[in-house]
Amino acid sequence: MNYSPSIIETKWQQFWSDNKSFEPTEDFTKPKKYILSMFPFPSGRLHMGHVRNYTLSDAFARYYRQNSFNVLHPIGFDSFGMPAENAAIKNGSHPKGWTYDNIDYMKQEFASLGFSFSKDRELATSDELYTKFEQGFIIDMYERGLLYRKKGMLNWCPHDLTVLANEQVVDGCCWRCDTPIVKKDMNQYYFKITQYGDELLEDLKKLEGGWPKQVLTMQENWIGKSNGLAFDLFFDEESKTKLGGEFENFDVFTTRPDTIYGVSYTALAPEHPIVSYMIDNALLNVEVIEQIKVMKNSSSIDRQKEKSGVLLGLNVIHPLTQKIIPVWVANFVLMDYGSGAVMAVPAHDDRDFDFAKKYDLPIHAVIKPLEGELDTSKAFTDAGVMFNSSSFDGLNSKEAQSKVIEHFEAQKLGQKTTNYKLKDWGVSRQRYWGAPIPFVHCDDCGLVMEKKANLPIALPHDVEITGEGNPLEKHPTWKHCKCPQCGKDAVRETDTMDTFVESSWYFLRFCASPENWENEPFSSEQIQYWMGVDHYIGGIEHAILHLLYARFFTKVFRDLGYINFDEPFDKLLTQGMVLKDGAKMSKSKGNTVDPDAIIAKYGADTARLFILFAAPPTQELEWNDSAVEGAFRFIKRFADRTSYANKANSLPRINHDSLSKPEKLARKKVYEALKRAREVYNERYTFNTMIAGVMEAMNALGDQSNRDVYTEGYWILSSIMEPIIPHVCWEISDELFGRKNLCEQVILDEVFEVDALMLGVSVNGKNRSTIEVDVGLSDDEVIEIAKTSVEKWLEGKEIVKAIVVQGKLVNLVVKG
RNA sequence: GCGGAUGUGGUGAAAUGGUAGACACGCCAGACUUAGGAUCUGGUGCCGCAAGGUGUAGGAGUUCAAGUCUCCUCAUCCGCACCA
Repeated sequence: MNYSPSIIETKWQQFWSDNKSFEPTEDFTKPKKYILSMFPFPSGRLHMGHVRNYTLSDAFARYYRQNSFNVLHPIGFDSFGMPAENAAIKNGSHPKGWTYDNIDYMKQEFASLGFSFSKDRELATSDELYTKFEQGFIIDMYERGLLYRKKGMLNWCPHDLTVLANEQVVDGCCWRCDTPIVKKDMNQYYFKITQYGDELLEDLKKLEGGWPKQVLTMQENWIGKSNGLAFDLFFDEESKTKLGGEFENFDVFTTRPDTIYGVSYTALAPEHPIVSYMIDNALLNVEVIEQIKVMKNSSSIDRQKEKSGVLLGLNVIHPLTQKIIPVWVANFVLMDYGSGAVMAVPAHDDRDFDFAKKYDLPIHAVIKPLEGELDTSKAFTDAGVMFNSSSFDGLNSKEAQSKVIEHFEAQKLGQKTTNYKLKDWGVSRQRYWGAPIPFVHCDDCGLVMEKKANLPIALPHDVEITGEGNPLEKHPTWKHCKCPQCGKDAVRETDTMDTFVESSWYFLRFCASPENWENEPFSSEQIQYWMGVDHYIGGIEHAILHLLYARFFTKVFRDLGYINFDEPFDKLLTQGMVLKDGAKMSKSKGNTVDPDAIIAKYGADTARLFILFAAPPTQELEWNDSAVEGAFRFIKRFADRTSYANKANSLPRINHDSLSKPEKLARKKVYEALKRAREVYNERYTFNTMIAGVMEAMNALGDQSNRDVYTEGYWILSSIMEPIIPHVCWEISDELFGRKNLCEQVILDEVFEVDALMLGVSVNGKNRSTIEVDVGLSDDEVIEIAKTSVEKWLEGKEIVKAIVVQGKLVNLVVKG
């Protein structure tokens, strides 16, 4: 066959499109596979990371289709988001036009790569229909108390008049206009993800085995559960008076209750309400206020550089010793963890130690090592034995923790507490190109939900995107509406949602039959059948946020009664990055490779083959132009050598015993490749070794000239390779076999039966020779043959032991 | 600092405790050719003419047998990072 990729690929892409070859059926009695790649943001063009991602999912999808599964392999576009607005600012384009133009282009790129996506289920999250149902869910969540509005400290650019995400703040300045950002207290909407913190943590266990360990650990750390003691520290009388009776005490949290007798000061976050009160009521002198302001306004990076603090002139009483303890404000205390206040034990905490050294504060050691002397030149943070701790002296510090907590609880001084690093998910963005948050502000009724019947609350088209301020806020009419409750004039919420909201439920939407898309987000019958996602494939960069949010939504939807399972993604495959010259491909480095150019030069099959062959999917993939050539040459050879095979309607019958050695070997290699392929799809995902197996089989086929063996080889190999290089395989299969071989293949055991075995012979574990022995010899007979092959190394030695590993090797253990 | 991963030829990599380097790229030699960035054949871890020796970051251990299991050290990468 003369290999001409552009002709073959166009032909079969047309065929697949005309025949709707990749639509799932609605027959829910069939076994199913839901294969999903993380959908892309429509940035304009595909990059190699996308190609890798979708080539992987396509391989799974095609494999399971061959094996008679009902396969759902959908694609969509995560199409809301800032880049559309940035493009608008830069080029004067409209975000919507820009987005949908990009989608059209990328769809055509998908087609040119031969990806077997279901076309009927394509969607973009910026479609109004998608927004409609999403806003419905938001209302449900609000009714359940899972969405709330509160003030929060946000990064604010005073020039662009907008909130910035943390990653948009570069060196404390706005990434676009370089204006120093300020912290601004603003009303924001939050999802109460912390309510699910424990379940999100616990259910990670259900994902073990299906998800990479690394991702599970990252999520575990992100949730950051820690157990400890929370208790109140009460002010002395003088301090209470100073605070005008407004505050009696504050709350602190510690994971080291065993160090309680070592407390020598306490510290509040600069944002702590007590501190704010003192500033507001002029209870601190000007210099102190100035220092606190500096702490508050410095970026989190600066705050980490050096510890600093200032005395408030307040004292609290130690709950157990009744000693007086000074209260500091310290920049290392974070307001958004625990209660924003800590007890400080410099002897046993690195941070407290650094701070105490800097301000020359007393250091009281209360834990000593189990063995050896206590080194007082630094904090001793390991477990040890308590001393200077009253009745707790001599206790092991680990066991003592629960004893101290019990004591606090018995005396009603404090209680056992669990804290999480996980914070509620702030979802409002002061942006245009996102899903509007469906609320209305009414002077009389307050914050009111929209009626579901009024959804979607769609974006206005006539907006001016300048990058300054919120275009919805500035729009002359959009925000004015009637209160859904009382009917009076009211104002719409102009914040839009974080785009992570859309990607938190798109995998459910794909389960819905397109016929019902208008009427409902999805039906429980469809969800029941298709979920969970059997293989979810995407970049490791989504290990935390997207995957955590999607898990959260799944649990919320379960509790809202929409679905009845806990976890959305059964198996997760995180692909490695695509590199060139050892670095991540990026425009700024100028080391990108354009998929379109590769397809134009070599065809889609070459791109797909190279990407799967060059490295296992989870590893980084180094782009290599000459290896791409190699992939192309393999396909060409694969196509050329079809001339050695016969046309056939079924597998040729071959009498294995009558074959020559090379013929037998070729059959064995072919069936080994088939075995390997099964393993790869089912458990290992190492497509590179699978392809290597096919190459070996090809090489072995070339070492013999039996046309029947060749035909059988092509019947099987073109079936195995179809998920990887579909166009050329369909062409081959069509020409030789009328496409009858693109189905499940049966492994013939007869080809693995051999009459002679090659065994390695080693002496004391060192490989010395190779022997060929007949099958069926006893171990003793094999050992005898092995001995004669390594006489040289046995001379003057005594054989102490001989180990025969069936079919592999003989190890002779000698002495002397 | 905490957590995770990785470390094998010139390169990408393979090896499910059992003959390390499969498969490919590159390179070398040869064949065919007006030509070759096509195709085919052979070779290719390192040292050595060879016999042979040696070799999976380094060190120890378990085992008849370790790239693989255990412990320590080093290096690189990733994530989180003053989380009390």
